[in-house]
Amino acid sequence: MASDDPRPLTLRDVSEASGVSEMTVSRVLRNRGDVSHATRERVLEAAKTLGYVPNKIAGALASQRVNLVAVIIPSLRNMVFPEVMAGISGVLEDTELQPVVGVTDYMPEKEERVLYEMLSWRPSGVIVAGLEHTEASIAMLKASGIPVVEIMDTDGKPIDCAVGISHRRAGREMARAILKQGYQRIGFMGTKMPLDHRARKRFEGFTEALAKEGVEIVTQEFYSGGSALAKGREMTRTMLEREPELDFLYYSNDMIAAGGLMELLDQGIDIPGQIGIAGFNGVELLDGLPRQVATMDACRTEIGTKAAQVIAARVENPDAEIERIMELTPRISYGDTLKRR
Amino acid sequence: MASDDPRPLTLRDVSEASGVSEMTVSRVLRNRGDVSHATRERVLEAAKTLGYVPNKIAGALASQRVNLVAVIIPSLRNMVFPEVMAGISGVLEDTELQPVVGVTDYMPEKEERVLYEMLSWRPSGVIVAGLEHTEASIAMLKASGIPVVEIMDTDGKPIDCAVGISHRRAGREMARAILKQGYQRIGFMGTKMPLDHRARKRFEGFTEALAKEGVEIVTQEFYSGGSALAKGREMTRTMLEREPELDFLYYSNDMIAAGGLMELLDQGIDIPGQIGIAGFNGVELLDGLPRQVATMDACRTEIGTKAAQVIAARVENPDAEIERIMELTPRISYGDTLKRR
DNA sequence: TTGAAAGCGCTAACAG
DNA sequence: CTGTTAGCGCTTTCAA
Repeated sequence: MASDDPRPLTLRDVSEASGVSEMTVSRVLRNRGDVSHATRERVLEAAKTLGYVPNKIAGALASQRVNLVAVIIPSLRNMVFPEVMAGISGVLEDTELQPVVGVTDYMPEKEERVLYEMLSWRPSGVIVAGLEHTEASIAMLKASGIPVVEIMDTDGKPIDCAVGISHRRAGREMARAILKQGYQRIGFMGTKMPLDHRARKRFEGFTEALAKEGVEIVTQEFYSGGSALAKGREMTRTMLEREPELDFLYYSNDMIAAGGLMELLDQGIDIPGQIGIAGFNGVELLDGLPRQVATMDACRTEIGTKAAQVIAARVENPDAEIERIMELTPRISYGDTLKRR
Repeated sequence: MASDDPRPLTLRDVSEASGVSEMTVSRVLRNRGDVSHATRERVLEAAKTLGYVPNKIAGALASQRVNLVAVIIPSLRNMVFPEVMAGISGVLEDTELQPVVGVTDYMPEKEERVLYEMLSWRPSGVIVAGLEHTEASIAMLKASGIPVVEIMDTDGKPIDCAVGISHRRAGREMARAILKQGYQRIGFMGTKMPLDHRARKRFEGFTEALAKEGVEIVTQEFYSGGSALAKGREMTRTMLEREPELDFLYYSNDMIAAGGLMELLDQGIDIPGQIGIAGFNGVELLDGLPRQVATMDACRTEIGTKAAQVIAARVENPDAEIERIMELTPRISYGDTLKRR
């Protein structure tokens, strides 16, 4: 609370205070059409002293334009998504568009609800993580008639268009890199994946590429919830007790890989001589660790940037041709934990 | 893109498809007022098959109610804020209200812009980080006539009400705890603080409490940007080269403290015997480190929860009495790096 | 360069 | 229980 006047200011108030028609006030406030310098100043003055804040609800209804872009992601706690957001915001800041975030917690039904909620504000575009959605979600997106960019993943069929990396390929490439260094007895650790399709696809690609060389994962371990660092530690300990012969540990994300690194160092294990490790994501956060953990860049910021550019371009020119799948190329960073000397 | 029909569906379409008046359709879709079971079913059926998504823009304009809560925070990359968000979302999910996030990047002018932008959607309430705002921002918030909760900090005068902790007191308490363990030659590391008022207040409280015991910080170091872990490491190294006699390092956040820990361990320094360390925030993330770093809980989730509850309560009952300042109590966690045995 | 009229799609308020 | 009427605050369109 604050002001005693319960009624927010309207264009009419500014109109009356400045002695200029509502229409002209509207023009001034939106920088549209020609308005004489004098009138312009008078309006601006009045708006400022009154403290007028335009009502976008009314504006949007009248103009049938809403400069919002719905961005729907699984979580904000996973460092990946704030970085994607940063990419998106960076681009949209130079346009009229504004991102609005919705979080799904990796739950398809929640995604559906959030989507419904956001679409009911009639945004100019949608950026949504992943290619897997409920039927209803897909139907809504199709019916919305606005540009839809599915991000992060390109292994599948986009509703409209997609910007991301192939996680299957990422898994395969990591597998090849590991084998190439001569590692053979490989363990895998990751999240419980029923709903994290990208982690699942990486895993599939990984095992597939191993299989091609006649190698099978020796053992695996999954977690959910808790501190990723601590979980990485625990799982690593458990796994090594069970399978002391392991010579490589592949982690589905960098945080658990960091935990694993801690555990291995504690145990005095030679990295990468006795055991090599690798994670996924390329999070900058890990830079200060005792070893630079091998990882693979997920192109997070770039995905955000590209997705936002696509939306902005389509809003500008709805009839432009569209590229259905934009696949970026993640790079392996070998760090100090994958290269056997 | 998707559908060929450029015109989104309206209530009228559902009305026609179901043979029920727009008004009744509206009632069904909002679960308001009594509608016979039969009509209800017919409407729902029609809405579903058509794939109707209500237009909240129009709804909000007509009803003069917007179930949005603007949440304005400095950054999403600082783990603290996603956790606050989680607290907020948790509470708002049980209400009609929905959080909408705006990010300021710690810049007052950007905060002003974001605020203006968000207020123009006429939200039902505002949750904004910090007590320091531009004059214009304060004026806007006061004039908005909606509940405003300033979060994270209670050292100052809230516009409407505040939920947070006293960072000054937090700094003081950490100083006392450190002195009590017999540490005397203390170094400080943190972000460059011109715009991070909470870090600044902690620092002030810290030095103040030291001063009261006749102790002064031996040396200090500030950083900005980059990987916090790596920066913590670097600064620690630099600082120890400069002042080898230090016996305690106080870091303004847990990530740089973790980096410092890495460096100290690397150097084979006895923690907490030779040098003790402490950070701030209580981020769960650190659980798997080789030592549990001493820290102080910033009550992040709780702040989010409480702030959302306040907004929800005020939206329910605008005339309820308000508690201006809700100060939570952070607890020191000693971990393994502050207790001298 | 300015103004007047007519809605945007929905809901409050009131009748029936 | 259902329908009718009259806007919400702004912008589009057209006229002056």
